[in-house]
Amino acid sequence: MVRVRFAPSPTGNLHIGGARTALFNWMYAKAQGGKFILRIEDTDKVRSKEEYLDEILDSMKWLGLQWDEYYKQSDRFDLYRQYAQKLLDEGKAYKDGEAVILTMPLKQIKIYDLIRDEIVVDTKEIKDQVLMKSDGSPTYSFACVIDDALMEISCVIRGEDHISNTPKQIVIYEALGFKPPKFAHLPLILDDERARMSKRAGAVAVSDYRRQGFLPEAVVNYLMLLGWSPGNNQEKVTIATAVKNFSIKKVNKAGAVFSIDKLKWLNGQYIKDTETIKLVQLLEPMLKEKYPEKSLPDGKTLESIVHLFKGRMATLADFLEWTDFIFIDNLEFDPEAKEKHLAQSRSKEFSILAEALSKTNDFNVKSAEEVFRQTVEQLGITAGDLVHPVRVALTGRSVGPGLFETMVVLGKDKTITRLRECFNC
RNA sequence: GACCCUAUCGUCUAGCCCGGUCAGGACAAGAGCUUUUCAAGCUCUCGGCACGAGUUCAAAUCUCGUUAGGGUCACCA
Repeated sequence: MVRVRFAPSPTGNLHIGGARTALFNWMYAKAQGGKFILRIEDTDKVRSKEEYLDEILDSMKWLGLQWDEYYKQSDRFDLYRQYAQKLLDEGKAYKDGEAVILTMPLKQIKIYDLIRDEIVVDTKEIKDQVLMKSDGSPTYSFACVIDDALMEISCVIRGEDHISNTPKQIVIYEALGFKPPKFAHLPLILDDERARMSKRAGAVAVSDYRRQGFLPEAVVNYLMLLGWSPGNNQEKVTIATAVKNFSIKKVNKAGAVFSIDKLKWLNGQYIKDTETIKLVQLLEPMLKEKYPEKSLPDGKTLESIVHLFKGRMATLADFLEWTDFIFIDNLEFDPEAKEKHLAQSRSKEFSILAEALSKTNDFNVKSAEEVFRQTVEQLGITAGDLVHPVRVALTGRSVGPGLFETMVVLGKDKTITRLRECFNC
């Protein structure tokens, strides 16, 4: 029976690297019809926080990494104490004050690693290991070994930073009379400096990416591609397909630099392929949060707005940023856009256009364009001459979707008002 | 410093196990098409087997070494 576990410590938010470790464990379990266990390693009473636990659980669910069994090490302290006593009784460990320390036997330890093959370490490089701290709590390695053994974990899949813990833990397995599991040490996720990803490199918590408007499918997809590939040149891979093709032996050995650009691109792909209605559901609460005072447009209107921006946004946050002109009353102009397109007064053109638009009965993309083109012709200027100033007048920006779609989404009244008020006429 | 891990375009990677395809794809970058702008989309371009030996008719692929990067050396996990 394949049994794997993800064992986060609630001393911080779920890190993007931790999420990938969880994902690989999850995929490995699913690929082999095994069980995925979530074990909270909260033996450090001082640093563990309830809020971090909640955040980790939330992020796991958001990513879709449902677990089959759940344990908390803080519930199991008696167990660790019993095993410590056993080692004491057998003379394999000794006491130093209240602490229990394992005597390191001199020997060669062989780790069988599914990704790196055999790793051999001589225990002469390792000091005696503390098993129980003076305060009565177990050390990481001790609790980890007992739990992995008792929970019958068949393969420990974790980050490369644990390689040097592994021989120490194998010694503990042997002292306890347990059979060590298989191991698989994943390469680390690196920052731009090729060092292990840390907070100064930007967003590092899964919840940060969630807040920034990344879709869980895209995050999962991106993460699985760091150190693994389905091998068919595909970039957009659903988790179901990945599970079908997954093999831990095909995981890379070298660290992988995290690329926010590629994540954004992938996220954009997912957004494009997501049904508009679904996006509206995701965006609505975000809009409510951003504009608590406003009443949002009805579903149909919202849908047309989302539809208009769907193909161009990389994150949901982009939508919020780009559509502010629809929701705010006092437009803020991008200084550069204003300088470029509104430096010269267009009050005559704008008022003529506003007047013409006001006469349209059915204000839609087609009619707006017709009116616009007639006005331009009447004024003897080119469409381009007026398009850009009008866009800036309506949205505050020089870039955006098609002008006529933008007008319709803004609504007839606001379009006309903004044209008229632009130069205070 | 000691020990351990690693090394294909700027980045993520396919190929490596079972030597012989112009070393393939994606992101980024550059160019073009399209367009009222930007983005998207499509087409094209740029760009890589860290280095040195060895084995072999033949090495990205096997072996050794060098160099470089990373990780770990806690009564933190």
